[in-house]
Amino acid sequence: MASHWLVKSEPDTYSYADLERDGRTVWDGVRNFAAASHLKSMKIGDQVFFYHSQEGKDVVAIAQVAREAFPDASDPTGKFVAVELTPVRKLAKSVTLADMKANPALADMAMLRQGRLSVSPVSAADWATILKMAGE
DNA sequence: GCCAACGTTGGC
DNA sequence: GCCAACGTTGGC
Repeated sequence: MASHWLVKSEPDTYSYADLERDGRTVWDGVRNFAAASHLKSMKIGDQVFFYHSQEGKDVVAIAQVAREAFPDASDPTGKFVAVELTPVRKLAKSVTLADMKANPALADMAMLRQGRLSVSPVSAADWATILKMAGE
């Protein structure tokens, strides 16, 4: 059974437009155990909301897991892992953090409860709610 | 194994 | 640019 996730990226560093341009990217640099354990749980084909932090602060698109967790080559300690993502599509309209906070149905979302978590799980219900908010 | 200090992230 | 939240590190 496929799961859903949300990843954050600062668009100045790596935006969804960059992912579309590249076609595929290694999602590395995660240095947080909670986030890393979520990366390890990702399966090929799982869909992932792509959230822009700092600039925009909104969910802009959907990506997909193309390669499951493998050692993060950029991590000298070898403790952390990376996955590979491919773009799926942009949302009809982005869903802002303010919109998500304002929706009581999303109050239990991991990313809202723990703002700094850079990779978090999204329940099937929350996934559907956010898609609806995006006009899909 | 606990806890204080420190660093980083991200919203405002 | 500031500040709060939280995870990690290191000393004891």
